[in-house]
Amino acid sequence: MKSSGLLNVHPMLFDRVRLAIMAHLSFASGPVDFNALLDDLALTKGNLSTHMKKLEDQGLVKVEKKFIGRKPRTTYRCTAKGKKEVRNYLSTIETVLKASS
Amino acid sequence: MKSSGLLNVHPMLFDRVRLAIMAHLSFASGPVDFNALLDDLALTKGNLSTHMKKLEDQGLVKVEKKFIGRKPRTTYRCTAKGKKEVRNYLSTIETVLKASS
DNA sequence: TATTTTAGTTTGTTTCACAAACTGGTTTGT
DNA sequence: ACAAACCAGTTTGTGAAACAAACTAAAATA
Repeated sequence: MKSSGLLNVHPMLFDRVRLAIMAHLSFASGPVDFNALLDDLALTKGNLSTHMKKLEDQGLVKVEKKFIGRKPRTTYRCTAKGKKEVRNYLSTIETVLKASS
Repeated sequence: MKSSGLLNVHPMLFDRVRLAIMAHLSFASGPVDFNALLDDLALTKGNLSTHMKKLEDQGLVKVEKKFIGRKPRTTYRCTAKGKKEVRNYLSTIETVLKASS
């Protein structure tokens, strides 16, 4: 039994904050605000900002920036790839760990 | 919905290598050799050694060192706490992510 | 006796999560 | 009108952590 399927899981998801972000985004039907995530996950702005950039760089998330009136607003969506990776994460973890209960 | 249950998951398990190690150990009925892990997980010795020490420090794993004939042998077992944390990991992930499929 | 092999540990480098400090602009107070 | 406080996020510096290379120590082998 060489090297379990864990190695095939997307590395970005092996961080609790990013996994929580992805869970949030794939749960939501529409786009989610930067500030909503900030509040729900209780992070600092800088921390959230850098995590989002990484997720974006990997194509797991898509960013949308626009102005609402005179205020800037940043929202995020989970991409199809993002959803795929989340599903893969879950199914891999299940098969690897359920054997070992 | 404030801060998901992900924050209650043991931090040690949020590393793919350590999760793979814990899966291995909780799957095995008996103790597992250092070298068996080394081979199965395709790690360097140093890397495995430090991971095992951390798991040991957290009480997730118990180390046993003895001599087989004149050769040293190090083996590891998953502790009860270790098994508990692995179960908690899996169930938390499931509830957090299954909602969001 | 010297050399190789086995078993693991220690050390140094690099990567990464995080928060403090910053940028750019808006609203409020006086 | 001008300043102070505030909002929305980004950039930067630091401390921790993953990793592999180098090392230690002893045993087998030639």
